[in-house]
Amino acid sequence: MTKKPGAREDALPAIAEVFREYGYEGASLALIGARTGLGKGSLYHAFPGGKAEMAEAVLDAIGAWFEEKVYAPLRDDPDPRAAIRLMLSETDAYFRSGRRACLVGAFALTEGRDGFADRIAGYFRDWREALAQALIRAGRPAAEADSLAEDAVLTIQGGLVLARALDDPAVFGRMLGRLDMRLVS
Amino acid sequence: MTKKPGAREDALPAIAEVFREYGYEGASLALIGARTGLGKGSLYHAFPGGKAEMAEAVLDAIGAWFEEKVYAPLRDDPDPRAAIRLMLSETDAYFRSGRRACLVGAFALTEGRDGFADRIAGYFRDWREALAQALIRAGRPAAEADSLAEDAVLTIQGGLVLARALDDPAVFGRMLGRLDMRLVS
DNA sequence: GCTTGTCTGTACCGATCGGTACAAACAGCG
DNA sequence: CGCTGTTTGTACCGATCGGTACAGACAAGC
Repeated sequence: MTKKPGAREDALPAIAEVFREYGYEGASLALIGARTGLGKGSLYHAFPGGKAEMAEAVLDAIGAWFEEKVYAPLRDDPDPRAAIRLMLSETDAYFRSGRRACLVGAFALTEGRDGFADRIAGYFRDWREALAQALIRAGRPAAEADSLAEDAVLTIQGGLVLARALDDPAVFGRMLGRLDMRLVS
Repeated sequence: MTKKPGAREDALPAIAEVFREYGYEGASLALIGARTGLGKGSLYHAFPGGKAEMAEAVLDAIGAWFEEKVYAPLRDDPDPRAAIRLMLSETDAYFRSGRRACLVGAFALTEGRDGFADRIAGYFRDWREALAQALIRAGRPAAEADSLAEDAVLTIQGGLVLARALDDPAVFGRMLGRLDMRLVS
């Protein structure tokens, strides 16, 4: 009885990248196998549920990363303005200054079915609410904070779409600059 | 020698809807056939280039629609503020107040290859530039107009993503309201 | 050494993919 | 009516899809 090491966790980043680039439908098992270096045997051993389970695991990992690195500071950091600045810089780093697509956004646009919808909605809802909380703690009125938070989350998504559509990562950087002015003036 | 009627044009809206909902990869010919009511024979007669030609035709049709209904007024309407308001209302109607996804945005996130990239980039570039021109004509400084226009285009895309992700069309309406304030204060 | 259970490569499955071939059905024109 | 060319349904193609079966390779415990 050998233990199962983090083979699953090791493969996740590569799998995520394939989903990111090709979307759920476009990410074939052949592609995933090639990028992870894993054969079908290993893949289905680590993810018995197949492609759907891989997507769920990837979405969970992304959600956990943002929860830890972004949402938690927004909620708990004693300096809310610093937490918002951290959010902007972590976002810039995570999306490689606009060169990387947002998997959650891509899934949101195409998929309708599956249990993915809940995770996707949760990801954005958590972000919006954590940011609104930080804005309130920074002294903004509640209504303004809600509006500002929703605008920020949606603006980041739009920045990713436009940067990729125009094939111009600078769009993403300019958008973050404007967000910084709006959020922590 | 019977003439070829607008069979191609007739089928385009239905095809566009399939691409919108399922993405390029997810839109199978079986699905397209079912939604258009056309068999493979008719489909390949109207679009000899197959799925790729269908996608190109759909993108061209969308581009032409926005050019006529939105970009041209932004550039030419003697009242630029009215043209911007028209843009917002046409956008709201076109995307069914957030219930409809943006095909161009969806393609932008997944595809990298193909000749689609040019059309996709052109669609957003034209929008951004036409809006910037209207803002300048409305009295904004050039730099501010460019920044505002890019922000507006990207915000609309983000609004579509978030509205769909949260399954809450109201997000789209709130976003348009904020845009109205920013653009035509 | 052998056993036991975890891994993994390979062959294979039915279904479906996008695309082609082609023969009927059809409309206009004489 | 034939004739001509367009439009369509249907059968079919090889390739690939996601997924399964399973026999070996492997590591740990005895």
